[in-house]
Amino acid sequence: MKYRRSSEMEARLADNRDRIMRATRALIAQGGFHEVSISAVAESAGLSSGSIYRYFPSKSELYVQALMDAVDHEVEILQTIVDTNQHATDRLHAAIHSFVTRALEGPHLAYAFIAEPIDPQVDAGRIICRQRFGEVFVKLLRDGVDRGEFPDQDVEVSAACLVGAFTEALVRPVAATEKPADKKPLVEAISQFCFRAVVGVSH
Amino acid sequence: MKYRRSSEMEARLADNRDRIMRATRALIAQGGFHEVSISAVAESAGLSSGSIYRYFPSKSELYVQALMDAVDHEVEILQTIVDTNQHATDRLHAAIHSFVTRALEGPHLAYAFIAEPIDPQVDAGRIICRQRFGEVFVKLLRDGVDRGEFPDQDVEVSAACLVGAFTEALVRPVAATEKPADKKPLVEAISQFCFRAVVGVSH
Amino acid sequence: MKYRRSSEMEARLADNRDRIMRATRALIAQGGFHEVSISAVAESAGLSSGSIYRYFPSKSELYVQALMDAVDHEVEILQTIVDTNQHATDRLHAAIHSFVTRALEGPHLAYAFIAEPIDPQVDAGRIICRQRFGEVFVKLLRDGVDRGEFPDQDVEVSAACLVGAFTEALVRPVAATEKPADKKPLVEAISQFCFRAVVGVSH
Amino acid sequence: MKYRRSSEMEARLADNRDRIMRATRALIAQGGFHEVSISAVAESAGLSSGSIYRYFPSKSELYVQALMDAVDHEVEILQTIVDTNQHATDRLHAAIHSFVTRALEGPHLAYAFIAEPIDPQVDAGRIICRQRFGEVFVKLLRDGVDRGEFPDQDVEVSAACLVGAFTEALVRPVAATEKPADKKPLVEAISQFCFRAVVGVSH
DNA sequence: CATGAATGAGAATTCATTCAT
DNA sequence: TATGAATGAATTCTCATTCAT
Repeated sequence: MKYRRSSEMEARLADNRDRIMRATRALIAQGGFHEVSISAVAESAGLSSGSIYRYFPSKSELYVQALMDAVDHEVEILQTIVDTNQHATDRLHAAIHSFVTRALEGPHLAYAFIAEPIDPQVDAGRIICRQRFGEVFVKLLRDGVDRGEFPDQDVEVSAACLVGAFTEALVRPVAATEKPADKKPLVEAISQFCFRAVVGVSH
Repeated sequence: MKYRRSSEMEARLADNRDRIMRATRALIAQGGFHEVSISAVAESAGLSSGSIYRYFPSKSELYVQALMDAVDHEVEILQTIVDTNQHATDRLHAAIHSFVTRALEGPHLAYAFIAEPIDPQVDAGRIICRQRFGEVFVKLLRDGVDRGEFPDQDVEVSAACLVGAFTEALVRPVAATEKPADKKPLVEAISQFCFRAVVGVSH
Repeated sequence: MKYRRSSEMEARLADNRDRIMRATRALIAQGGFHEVSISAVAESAGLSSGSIYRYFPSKSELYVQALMDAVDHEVEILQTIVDTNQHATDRLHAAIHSFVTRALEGPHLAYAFIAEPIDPQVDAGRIICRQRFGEVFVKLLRDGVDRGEFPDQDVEVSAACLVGAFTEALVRPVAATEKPADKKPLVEAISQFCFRAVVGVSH
Repeated sequence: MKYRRSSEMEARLADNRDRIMRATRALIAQGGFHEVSISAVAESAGLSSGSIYRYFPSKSELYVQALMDAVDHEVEILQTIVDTNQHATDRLHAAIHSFVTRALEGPHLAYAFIAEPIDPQVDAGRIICRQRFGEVFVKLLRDGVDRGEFPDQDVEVSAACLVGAFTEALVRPVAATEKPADKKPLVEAISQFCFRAVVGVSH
């Protein structure tokens, strides 16, 4: 007679997986991929290293999942903005602002998805992440071009460049030892740049 | 009691250092940071691994130096373009084209300087590299704004975003398994994006 | 205070133990000792890994028991042959044929009992297994020598050598990647060899 | 200017490789494959674990090499016996005696080459080892059959069975806790068995 | 100065065994 | 009694760095 898995246990399982993910994200945010050793994750999650493997088949998979989850969340937020009924220019402005502002909060994590190839599996995950981000903007750009709000352009490349330019918002704070007290001017300047790049005129 | 180094010996030392640098750059260009093991560099440079340490105190330092050198070279090329007497718009266009085109040739190498944190020391080197690239564009942008060719903007941030957008030209080919047969359209689209971002209108 | 075990419960216990044994044998037969992980056995038996430990104190014990059971079965078959009233030569021939043919069916399983030391406990079990096989042949050989059908010989050693020679029938197919289409010639040649070794002339 | 590798250093290198091999053989002889962990080998050889990898690319390769070396040595000895001008029967007798006697000295080591599959690479090595032993006897048997000294038989299978029967000489002492004071009767009995198996009559 | 053998601290992964539920 | 999540020791292999020759 099999014992029914109590909902309590299910909760613990889900909780553990969650703790592992959170620990992974936290470590990436702290110091990048290098901080993410299985034992570091385990300790940070309050589990043994062996237990990590009950939830993730390999370190690569864990890393990819962490990226995916983070990206999913960001993409969802962008999607919400893009799916409104406003003018394309306004949506673009809002999306850029949101992305850049949020990215500045956890620069390492968002940054991780453009990093140097580490592993074929991780790489494959990264390509997918980039595509997801790209797709949101591609859709918005195409919409704007169709409505005549944006000049004609290769929307795929533009979307990629947007993401590329955004990363600067991530890379700079990551690199800079001093943290800027006020991020608003930076956000604003980046937004202006991107807006101009797409629309051809300032907002 | 110090003996005066013979110029012959100095030449050999300089030659060895050069060979190590070239080997390092070549390895980064081939396969990224992962290919750069001390022994691989040593073999490629025709020296022993122990000898590397006579010229560089650590692997990090070697890596940073290699990036610096590569960046110096690129910056020099950009500088030449920026220092001409043409219109700022033309110089901008030329600089963008040059940068993107060259980056596409050795994606790994140019890419390496924005890659994920590997090591605090390497990171510090990367900041400097980014600044150098940035400075060239800052100068050009300021010039353009002063002449009234470009709209007013935070030239520091714009320069950084340019570099960030360029990155996409590097990251995409590195990530993508299939190599695009013709890079011209990609270069052109990126150039358009960047030009618009700075100037506010298409070229 | 001990409660008397209901016969129903006893039946279930016996059933579980049996299922575990069968699963273990099946796994050994499939891929050798390497396939026998507690969790693999548990899954194959439809139980949890923890439950295995209610029936067997350790993996070694389980493995030994599985070998014992398998050997018991084979020994029983040989015993039946040996206990008939035929000439010793005929019984020898039949026993050899039976042993080799059966061994070729499940080479991994029969093979396991001569395999490399894995564990002192398993090793001890193996000694017993070998002795059991040996005893059947010892009895037959002694009988044949007594009747004057076989030449005088150290029957203990001869029995051991027989088993040793048989193992070749097991080891070869296990080692060889290509499976022989027709096993009959092999069985026949092995039988001839063994028969000659005991009887001194061909059958 | 490259420094010439001193013959002293060459000697040390060869010595190290040798020490590793000896340590490996000793460990196999002591307790089988299981005792052969890289760290155990390293410690036993008086080196660091990392150093093992300067001489052997992997544990499998090390193990295979150890087997090969041991087998080569044994095969050479057998070859010498087989290549003499005596009668096939005499050579057979001598070869059997030699093999069995020597095997009894280091039962685990010689035994290791028939062990259960551990690893495809090791397995491949084992097949080759078995073939080498087999070939020596095949040659001798064929010679004997051609001369009419031995009855007609499948020499390939007979050779394999011989080796199989020999292994018993290894397995028994390995298994038995008590070491027989006098090995001569055992050697003699095994020889008799094998001789009869091939020749059809006692020696 | 140059060499490259040696070091040894990690890192990822596996799995028998335990024990709270 | 049955479960299976959790443990954690053990193992193989890598590579920056050192140092005797």
